[in-house]
Amino acid sequence: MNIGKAADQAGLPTKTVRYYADIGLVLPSSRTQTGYRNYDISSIKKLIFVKRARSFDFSIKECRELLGLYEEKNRSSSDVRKIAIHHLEEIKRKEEDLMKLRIELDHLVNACAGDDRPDCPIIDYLS
Amino acid sequence: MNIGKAADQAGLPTKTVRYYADIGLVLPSSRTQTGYRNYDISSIKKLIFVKRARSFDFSIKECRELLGLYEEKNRSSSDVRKIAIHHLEEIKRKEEDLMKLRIELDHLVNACAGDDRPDCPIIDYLS
DNA sequence: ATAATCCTTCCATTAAGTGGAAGGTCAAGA
DNA sequence: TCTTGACCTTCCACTTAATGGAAGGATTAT
Repeated sequence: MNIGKAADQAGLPTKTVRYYADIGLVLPSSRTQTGYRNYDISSIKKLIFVKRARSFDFSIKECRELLGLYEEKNRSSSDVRKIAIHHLEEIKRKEEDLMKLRIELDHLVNACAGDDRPDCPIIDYLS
Repeated sequence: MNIGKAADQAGLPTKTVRYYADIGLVLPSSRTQTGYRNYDISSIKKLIFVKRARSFDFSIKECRELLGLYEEKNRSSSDVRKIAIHHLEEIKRKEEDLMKLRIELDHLVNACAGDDRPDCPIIDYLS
């Protein structure tokens, strides 16, 4: 299967599939004599796997690790769980940071009249 | 004041202050004959302003706009509020995305035994 | 005088792609 | 058979907001 078709199957932009090949994350199963990338079912499954993992905000590095475990049929689930937990902690941290930010910014926005006058608690707070 | 001292006053790395000068966000008030950047009190206040705005996750572009309003003494507070609200919406969106992600990933992690066996709901879900 | 600590500019790197240019390939229709 | 259009290829640049480092000039302290 050509890259465009494979990308469609995986639901990824062609550019991204080519990028994943470039960085060695998901290689095409072969190349034609003229250099076209070939994707077989197994490689398309890997593309889909990576797409899902990325949608969970796993980094490319983490995707690489997960993909390794995905392919390693005698993995231990604890190895997978370790990566997921680490990522989960990261997400929780970001979420808390955003919440604090949101609350503080919300206060400022509410305190600001938002009229024609120059007085502005938002600017004051940042000054 | 030299850049290092100014950076200390603002609580920013020297590199960052130089970067802000490069992109024209906060210019030094002058230069010495030998090319050293000079920062006066007004420019240091701008650095501090940008630092605070950045800590609210305002982008450099937004910082530029806010800084413009900060300097414009006959601004209307509604202009400031507009930027802040837009940013707030963005933060809320990110926060919600992270929450959904966190909940879903939490489920997966809880469903995973995390032992020596290869069976793994996390991998299964991503496959 | 010299060493240490500034400062300067310029280039590379980070994450994860995306956009575009220049050019090769392939399948279908006239 | 020729051509047209839709593929595909590689390579380079750009995005965000800095950060790291090299090479070399300026200033300050001993």
